[in-house]
Amino acid sequence: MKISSGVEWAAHACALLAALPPGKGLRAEALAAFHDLPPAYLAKQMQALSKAGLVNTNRGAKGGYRLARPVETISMWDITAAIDGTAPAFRCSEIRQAGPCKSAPKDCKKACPIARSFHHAETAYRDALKKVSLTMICADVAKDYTNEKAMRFGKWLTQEMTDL
Amino acid sequence: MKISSGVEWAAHACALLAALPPGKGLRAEALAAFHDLPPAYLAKQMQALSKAGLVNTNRGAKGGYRLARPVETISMWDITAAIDGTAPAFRCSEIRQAGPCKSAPKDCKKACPIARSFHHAETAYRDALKKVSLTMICADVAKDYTNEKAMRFGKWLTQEMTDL
DNA sequence: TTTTATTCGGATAGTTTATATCCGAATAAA
DNA sequence: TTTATTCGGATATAAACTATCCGAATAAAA
Repeated sequence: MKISSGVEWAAHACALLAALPPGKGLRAEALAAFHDLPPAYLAKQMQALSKAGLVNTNRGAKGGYRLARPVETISMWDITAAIDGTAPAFRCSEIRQAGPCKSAPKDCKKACPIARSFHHAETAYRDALKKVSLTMICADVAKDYTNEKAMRFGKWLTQEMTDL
Repeated sequence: MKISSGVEWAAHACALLAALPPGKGLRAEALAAFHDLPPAYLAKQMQALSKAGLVNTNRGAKGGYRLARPVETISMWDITAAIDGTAPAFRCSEIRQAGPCKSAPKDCKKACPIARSFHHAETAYRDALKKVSLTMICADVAKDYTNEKAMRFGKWLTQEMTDL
């Protein structure tokens, strides 16, 4: 089981967008350059975020991305769902309906106990992610920033951000 | 993110072994036949379970598998860990250490907030699986068995099980 | 001792998913 | 009209998962 690195990158990109002043945006290329990521691939993730309604975009000259909703309403689960989708990680293949002692389809309306266990665990996983908003992420990041680093970050941001 | 079907099959195989009377076992081929699974591939999963100490095996004629520990001490997490491993699904690639505002390695001893969120969610996931034992799975399966089906199952079992 | 039946472990091949890039079309500002 | 940008699809590459096969080890039975 592995979470795609696209999710990780999208989360970092959103955290970066969360630091923007209102009315400002960042180009896909700037977003990628900030963490030295492959521009074309991050662009794909940004498109997924856009499709999911987490970010807004402007095309053309002076275009770019910005968060579509207030920072506190965007959770880690929102980002995960936008990139990886919402399909459960555990897919029951109903093997109880095969073999010499198979169950009839009509007796399989309820998920089997094994599938239920995993679905229950996944719900716990998702609920934990839903409780973490971008606001908390940003607060935690800022807490570890030195003064010098905050300065460098601010300088980069004002240099790269565009009016939207 | 996807859980390999090997985990699902191993869980079903363990549930089947849990139904055996003490001192009895099932051959890999019988285990596969019960759910109509590819024998060679399930055999691989059984080897993993054996390596993890969840099942004991006997080679040679009249060989087979049996649970290595009391049913109530084997959890869904034990099985998942045996097949899929214990590596976290979220692997932080430390992109905060790259790019124009990168952090120095000495400032990255603590995991970044994004990685921490996912690790926390994964812990919730694992804890949920640890709480589900094979005993519970078997009880739930038995609850949905009709009398006729229990008979057929018993017949198959006595026919296939071997002395260990 | 030989035969037979079984698991074990490694090698390997096919399939699917994830990672990554590229390019033309659409869009909007200059 | 030019320029800069995102969008969407096509495509290529890499990794993980699914699946099979075979020889070696093992142990019971003949």
